Amino acid sequence: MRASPEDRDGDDEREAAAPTAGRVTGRRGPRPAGPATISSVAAAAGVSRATVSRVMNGSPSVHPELAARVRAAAEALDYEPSAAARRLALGRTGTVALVVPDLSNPLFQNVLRGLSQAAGKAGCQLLVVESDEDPEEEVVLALEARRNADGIVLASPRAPDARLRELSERLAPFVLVYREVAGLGAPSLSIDNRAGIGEIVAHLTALGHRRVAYLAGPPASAGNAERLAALRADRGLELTVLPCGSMFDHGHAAAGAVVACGASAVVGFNDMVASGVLTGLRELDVRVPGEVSVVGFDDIAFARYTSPPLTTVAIPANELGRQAWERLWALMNGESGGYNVRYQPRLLVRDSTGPAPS
Amino acid sequence: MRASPEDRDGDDEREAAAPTAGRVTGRRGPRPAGPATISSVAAAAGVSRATVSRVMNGSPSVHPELAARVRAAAEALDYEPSAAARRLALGRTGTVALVVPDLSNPLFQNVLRGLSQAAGKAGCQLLVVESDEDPEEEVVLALEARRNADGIVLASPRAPDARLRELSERLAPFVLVYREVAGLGAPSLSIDNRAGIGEIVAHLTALGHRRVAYLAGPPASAGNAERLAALRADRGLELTVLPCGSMFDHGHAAAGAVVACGASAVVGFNDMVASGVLTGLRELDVRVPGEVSVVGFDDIAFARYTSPPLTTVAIPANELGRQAWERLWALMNGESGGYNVRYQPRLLVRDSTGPAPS
DNA sequence: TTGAAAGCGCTAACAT
DNA sequence: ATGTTAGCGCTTTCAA
Repeated sequence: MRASPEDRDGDDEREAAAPTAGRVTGRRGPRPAGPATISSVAAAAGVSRATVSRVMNGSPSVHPELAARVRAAAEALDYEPSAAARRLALGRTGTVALVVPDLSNPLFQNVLRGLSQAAGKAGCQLLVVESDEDPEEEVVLALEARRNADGIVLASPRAPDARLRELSERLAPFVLVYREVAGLGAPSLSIDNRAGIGEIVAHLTALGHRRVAYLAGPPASAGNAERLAALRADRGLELTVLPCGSMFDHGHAAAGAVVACGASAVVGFNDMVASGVLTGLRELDVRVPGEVSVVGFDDIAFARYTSPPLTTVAIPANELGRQAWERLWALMNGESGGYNVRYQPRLLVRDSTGPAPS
Repeated sequence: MRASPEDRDGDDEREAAAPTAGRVTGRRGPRPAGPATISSVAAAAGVSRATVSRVMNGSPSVHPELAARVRAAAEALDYEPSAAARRLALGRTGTVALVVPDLSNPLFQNVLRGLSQAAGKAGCQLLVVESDEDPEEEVVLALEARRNADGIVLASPRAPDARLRELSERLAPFVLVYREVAGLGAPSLSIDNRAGIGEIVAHLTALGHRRVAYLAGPPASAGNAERLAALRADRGLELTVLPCGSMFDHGHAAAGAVVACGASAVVGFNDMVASGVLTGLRELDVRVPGEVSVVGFDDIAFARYTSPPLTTVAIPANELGRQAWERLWALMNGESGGYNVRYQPRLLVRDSTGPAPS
C-alpha cells in the first residue's frame, strides 16, 4: 500500500516533522485514518449521512445553509464519494464497454473514438477490451467486461452466430457493429460489403478490367468473407484470390504475387494492404495505375496520402461508434434499439485506378 | 430469453407452457425475480454464503463434494458474482485508467495498445478517457477515471506542472507518459525529444542542409515545445518555424509555405504532417528529396509507405504502454515505481532526405 | 426539510 | 472444513 509518490506532504510546516502515517490535509487538525467517507463528512457537518448524500447529489430539498455546511466539511476532508459503493447501491456503473478484435486496426480505432466521444458527452466512461482475434477468449472477455458496465458494444465479433445467440441474454443490453446476426435481439450497425464491392467492380469494369486479384484479409474476419463472396459472385470477373492479411506488410509482401498472376487490377481487403501493395509494386517498377490499378477498402485517413492517392470505398467508422452509443443508450433506458442499419459504402475514385492496359 | 448453455436438465416438460415473466432455469420451479445472488446460490446449495464465496474464488479449503454442489447450484441459477459488490468489499476495481488527449493520434493509440495488452495479460481491465486537449477538463476526467480504477496512466498531460503536483495525491498511484514533471513522485516514461532532434539535425547538416523549416505541432503539446526548442538551440541552422498542426491535412496545407520560405529541408512535428507535406510538395511538383528533404518524427506504421518512404525518428510508443503497466503494477503493489526513463529516439534514414541542392 | 434504518451483494475475520 | 457476523460506503424509502 501507499505506493504514493507524495509523502513529502508539503505541509506548510517547514519542519516536516511528524512522519505521520496519514497526510494532513484538512483545514486544521489531522485527518482520521483512511479517506473520508460519507459518514465522516456527516459527522463533521453534524448531519445525517442521508443529508450528505442529498447534498452530494444536488437534491434541491435541502436547506441552503445546511448544504453549505456539508460542502465545507466535504471540502475540508477532501471527500470523494466511493464509486464502488455508488455502483452497488445504484445498481449501475456509469460505464459502457467496447470489445474489439484488434486495436491496431484503424477501423476499430475509429469506432472507439466515436463511441468514446459520444459516451463521454453523456458522462459515461468507456471500458476498452481487445480480444486478440480469438473467438472464445472474446466471449469470455465480453462477459467479463459486461459485468463492469451497463452495456456493451461488440465490434466485428468473431464468435459464431450460435454462440452469440446463446449469450445474448447475459450480454444485453448490447449492440453489434460490423456484423449482423440473424434472430438476435440486439441492434446491429454494419457495412454493406456487397454494395462496396459492387461499386468497386463497376468502376473497374468500366475501365476495362477483367482479370482482378483480391488480397484476402484474415480468414476469421466476417468482413473479408463478405467482400470475397461478393467478388466471387461476379461472373464477369476472372478472379484470383491471394491470401494476404490486414497489415501494410502483408500487402507489401503480396506485390510479387500480384504481378505474377497477371491481373490488371487488384483490390485489397483494406486500405492498409492496398497501400502496402502500392509500395511493393513501385519497388517492382510496376506503374500504378498504368500497368495495374489498385483499390482499397475503408478510406482510412492515410488513403489520401499514398502515392498515388488510393481509390477506395469509404465507410463511416466514426459514425458507427456514435450510433452505437445512441442505440446502447436507448437500450439501457428500456427503449428499443431501433432498426438494424447497413451503411452503404461510397466509392472514392482517386488516382490509383485507371484504364486497363490493352 | 433462456440463453444459457447448460440447461441439460432440459425440463422434461415439453409443454413449455407458462409465458412466465421470468425464465425458468432452476432445477425445478421458477427462479425468483432478478439475477441470482450469492445468497440465492447459498440457499439452493444448502450452504452458507461464505462457502459459496470460497468456492467461487477457488479456495482450496472446501470439500470437493460441497464445492461441486455449489458449482452446480451456481450453474443452474446462471449465477454471476456482482462486480460492484466485489469492488466494494475488496476495495479494488481490477481496472486501470488511461487518459490521452487525442485518440486519433497514432502515438496514443500505440500506448493504448501496449497498455491494454499488458494489463489484459494480468487480468486487469482498461478504462480509456479522451480529454480532448483541454487541460482543465483533462484533470477532471482523470480524477473521475481514477475513482473507478486502481491506478491511472496519464499520457502527455496538458495540465501545468503545478496542477499535476497538487493533484498527485488524489491521482496516485499513477504514471506519466510522454511527459516529465519535476518534483513529482510519479514515475515518468518519456521521449528524449532533444536527442531526437539532435539526430535529425546531424543527419541534415551532414547532407549539407542549413536552411530548414519546422512544421510546428499544436501549441499545447509539450512534445512540440521540446522539439522546437531543440531546433532553436542549434545556432548552425537558419530556422523557419511554420505554424502547422498534427494532422495530415495540416502538413498538406503547409507545402506552399515550405517552398515559399526557401528551406532545403523541412522537419515535421510528427509523421502525419510530414506525410502531408510530402503529398503537398509532390502536387507542387517539388521533388523530394531532390529539391527539398523532409523528415518526420515518431515512425508511425505508415511512414515506411509514403512516397518516398519517410526519414524519421522512431519512438517506442508501444513499449511505453507496456512499461507504463509495469510501473503502475509495481506502484499498486506498494513497490517503487522505479527510475524515470527517457527513451532515446532512433533515426531511421529512408528516402525522403538527400543532399542539399547547391 | 431532515433523520433512521434497511438494504445493495460480496468478503473476511473469527468462531466452531 | 464450514458457518456466523460484521462490515465495505452509499442510496432510499419511510417517518417525523
